[in-house]
Amino acid sequence: MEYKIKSRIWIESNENVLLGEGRVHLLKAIQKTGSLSKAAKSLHISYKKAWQLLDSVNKSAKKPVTINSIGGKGGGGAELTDYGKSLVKAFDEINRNCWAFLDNELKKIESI
Amino acid sequence: MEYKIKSRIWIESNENVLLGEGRVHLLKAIQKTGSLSKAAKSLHISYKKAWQLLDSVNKSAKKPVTINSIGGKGGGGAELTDYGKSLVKAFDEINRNCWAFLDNELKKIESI
DNA sequence: ATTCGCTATATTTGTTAGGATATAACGAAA
DNA sequence: TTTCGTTATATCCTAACAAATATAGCGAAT
Repeated sequence: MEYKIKSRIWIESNENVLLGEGRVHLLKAIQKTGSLSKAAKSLHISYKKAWQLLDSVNKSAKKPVTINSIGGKGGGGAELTDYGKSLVKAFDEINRNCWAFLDNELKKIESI
Repeated sequence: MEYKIKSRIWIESNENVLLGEGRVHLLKAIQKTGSLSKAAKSLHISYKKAWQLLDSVNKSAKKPVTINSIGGKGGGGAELTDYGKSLVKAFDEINRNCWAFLDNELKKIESI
């Protein structure tokens, strides 16, 4: 019976959430599928929820994270900007580093 | 307009949550007031919620975190064990260290 | 002009977590 | 043996949140 340490990190921009684990999952799914509705399906969340998340991301970011197009060939779609891709990559890296850091810190409790 | 990084950490013991920020707040309030009901009032949460949290803490921990007494002088009360005090102290320290670590990591995003 | 699949919203329906409330049990002290 | 303020627990109720549903609007291609 061992203790485990878990964490959730997120990034805020003037009191609004920019990125968290759920948002990063969504961005990755958009990158993979090329559309917001397909991304929502693949994550088993409603389109409404996905749209609200993405809207919030784009409103909080300093620069656009996705380009969304309505109508046209295939009805439209959504894709990550270079900035969006960089954000996702950086978030993942920070998250992994944080896990490693905390696993090490946990020893303080196990030794009690 | 700057980005900020936030985090929540918690400690689990075989799939059950042992400690998180809310539970640590509660334990500190118990330490200060000497009773679960007074602690609940001071945190503006219901007694029910406080009791459920504390029950869960004690069920997940390897050793008792509080000693609760029913009846007797003053009706009873609750107090932290030495183990409980150590857990609270260690959790706070890990949490502070995590914040500092993440603040430093955030620079990776600000430089994008 | 019509079709298509998407983005973008509003509205309605369901579900669940928590609050409010009530009450039993307890044991020391007077 | 009565009083007291707790811990401990059950039941009901409501309000916040999420899911489901519906629908408008778009623009390229045929």
